[in-house]
Formats: sequence, C-alpha cells, structure tokens
Amino acid sequence: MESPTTIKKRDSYHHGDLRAQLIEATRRLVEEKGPDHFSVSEACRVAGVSTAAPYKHFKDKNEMLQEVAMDGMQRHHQEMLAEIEPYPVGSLDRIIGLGRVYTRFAQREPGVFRLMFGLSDDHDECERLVTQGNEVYSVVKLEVARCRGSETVGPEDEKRAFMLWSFVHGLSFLAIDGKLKDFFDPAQLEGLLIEVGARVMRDS
Amino acid sequence: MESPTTIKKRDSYHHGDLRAQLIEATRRLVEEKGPDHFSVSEACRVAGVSTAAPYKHFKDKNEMLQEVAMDGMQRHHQEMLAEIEPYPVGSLDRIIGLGRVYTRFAQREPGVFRLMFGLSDDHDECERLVTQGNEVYSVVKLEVARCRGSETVGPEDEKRAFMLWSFVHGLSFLAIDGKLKDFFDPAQLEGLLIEVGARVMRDS
DNA sequence: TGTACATCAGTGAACGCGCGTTCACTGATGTAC
DNA sequence: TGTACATCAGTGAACGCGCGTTCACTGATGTAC
Repeated sequence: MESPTTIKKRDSYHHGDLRAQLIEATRRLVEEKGPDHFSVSEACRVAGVSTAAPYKHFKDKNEMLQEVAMDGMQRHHQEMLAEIEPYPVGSLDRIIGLGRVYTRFAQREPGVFRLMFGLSDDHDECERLVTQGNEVYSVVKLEVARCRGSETVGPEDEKRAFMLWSFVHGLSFLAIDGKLKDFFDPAQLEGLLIEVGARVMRDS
Repeated sequence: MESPTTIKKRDSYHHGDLRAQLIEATRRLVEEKGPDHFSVSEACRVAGVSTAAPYKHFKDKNEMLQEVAMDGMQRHHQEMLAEIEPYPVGSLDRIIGLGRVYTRFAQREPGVFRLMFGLSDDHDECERLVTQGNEVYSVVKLEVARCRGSETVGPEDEKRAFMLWSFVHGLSFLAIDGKLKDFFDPAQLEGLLIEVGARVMRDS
C-alpha cells in the first residue's frame, strides 16, 4: 500500500538513462497520487536511486513536474492532429474530434491533465509550457474558423472556440472529479460532444 | 510576507467563540494560499491560539475544511435563489442568472470554490456536502425544465442542465487559473453567458 | 595495448522545516448547596 | 451571598513524519598519450 511498486535494479554504478527514468517515475506518481502529492523522494524510490541523484539532472522538483507537463502537452497536441486528420477540412467532425481528444486525455491521464491545465502552484509560468499550450489552442481556433468557412481566425471564431474550450474543460474536470457519473450517463458522452459542437457552431 | 496578518487578542483565558473564529481563519487561509496549502498550525496562528486548541472543536484538519466548504455551498445556494428571484419563472434570464452566480462565486472566492467543486483530496465523501451539492444542482435542473415549459425534470432537461453546468464549470476554472484573460475578454463574460444560455436552451 | 587522469553520475548522511496530532496540565466558568 | 466542586476550553511541549535540498564523497567511464 505504501511501498512504491517497482524498484529499478541496476547492474552498474552508473545508470545510463536516469533522467528519462525519473521523468517516467514522476509521470507515474503524478497519475497515482495526483500532482499535489508527488514527492521527489518517492520518485527516487521508484527509480531505485538516492534522493540526491535527481539534482544532477533537474534544477528542482518543479522542473521534474514541468517536464512531465510539457511532454503531456506535446502528446495532447499530436493526438489532436491525428484525430482530426481523417475528416474533411471544415467539417464539424473535426471540431468534435478535438473535444473528444480533450476529454479522453483527461480521463486516461487525469494526473497529467491536472498538471497541464490546472493551476498547479507555480509551474504556471513555465514559458515553454505556455507556448505549447497556445499552439494547441491555435489548432482549435483554426478548425473553428475553417468550419465557419475561413482559413483565418476572426473575433467570432475566437468566441466560439472559447465556448467550446470552456465546455470540454468543465466536462473533463467534472468527469475526473467524479461528478460525471452522478449526473450524466458516461455512455452518452460522445453524443453530448456532438450536440454541443452543433449548438455552438450553428449560425443564425 | 510569512507572518499571518492578524493575531487575535483575547482578554480572558477562555475564548468565547473559538470555533467560529477558527472557521473564519480557515476560510481566509484557503483563499489566500489555496485549499492545498492550508495548515491547521497557520489557522491557529491567525486565531491567536495554541495548535492543540482546534481539536477541542474539530475532529481533524479535514473537518475544518469541510465546514468551510459546507458554508460556501450554502451561501452559493442562497445566492442562486436570490439572483433568479426577480426574473419571471420559465424565463431564460433565470438560467443565465444561475450561470452568473457560478462564475461570480468562482472569481470572488476561488479558494472556497476549489474546495467545493474540486476533488480536494478526500473530503469528497462528506455526506452533508454531497447532499447540499445535489440540492444546488436540483435548482439548475428545475429552472431548465421550467424554461422548457414543465415543472418536472425530464431526461432532456437533465442533458441541457449538464451542458450548462459543464460550460460554466469550465469557464470558472479557466478564469481562476488565469487562462481567461489570455484568451477571452473578461468584459464580455456576461455576453458569453447569455449567448451560451440561448444556444443550449434553444429547441429545434 | 597500457596507464594516468579528468569527468561527472551516483551515494548516503545530514540539514532545517513545518506539519498533524496527542498529552498531561491549568485556569476560568457555572452550578449546587 | 459565599463556598466547594465539576466541567471543559484552552496551554505548551513534545511526538514522529516526510519533505526538498546540500554536502563531501566515490567509483565507473572515456580520453590522451
């Protein structure tokens, strides 16, 4: 219950790939205990390494978390692109696909999701993360514009995009905080995405 | 910077109203530092009392937080009722009013809001809180039903209510996590509530 | 191919810290007579 | 009105804990000659 499940074994004094393994351990723990209960010490235990070791690879605890958030944001970005690729440019399906990726990511990796989109103390002002986040949101805005018949994003597109974002953001947090199951049938989640997409994108 | 701003002074050994003052201190600290950084010790410092004193009034730290969450939920409930009261029953204005209260509460008391609606570790299974939360949500569902011409809540009403909740929930968290200002003009927030209300409630 | 040496990733012990909670206590208050 | 006493809200010191980070160190590795 308390003991971390895996202690990595090494055959040599040197590790070879400790940085990557620590990031992996960090991700695992962020998932298992939540971002707020992650501790460097525990990551060290998981990686099978002394508590001082991480400081050869990271400035501090925050940098470890940022690395995980950054990686999550990049995967999120890729998933979005992959999801909408099959659908024709300008179709509502692409919008809906983006929403699906958002909520799916949240449910699959709630810990990392919180890290990426929650306030999470002070890692908020990691410039790389903000940049990457803007890039992701740009995808949404562009798809909204396209769906409304333009390749450039106007104020109305911005507004619609923000409505969509608010909705899937709220939906995702309600889901991972356990409120979804009490108030909405999770099986109908896809239908909900479709309907909201249609309502928000509708003209007139 | 580190020192809590107020140390209450007492003229007598006994306190008179320590329980209430500790709750107030808890609320203040939850606002100032966030629910995850609240500590019993600091609340004691603020209330000007020894660290053992709270245990004469509360089972543990969690109970102190629950008290604040519970109080917040009740105030939230009252605010909702007060906000919609002036508008005619069945009007869209009542729906919009409920959304306004939600986002306003979040922005005015982000700490308590997080405590009420976030996962917040383990106080999630405080029965009183869940009950009170259900009551609040029932108001939303009823108003949705009324707006759609019925005094009883049907499945379609449930769905619309959940759309609205997801939206304002996401909007609120984006706002208090500082994402609103980067991606949407806060001055147009009221307009956004109105538009989303109309889009979600629209038939056909 | 063999040796000297610089590099640097890892060690393990220690630091100071603030935390939640418990303990035996003390002193003010209210009540019974 | 005065006194004895039970009650219980507060004290202050201590507990054990896990944390983030630093330190002087050690030992494996790669390179220059």
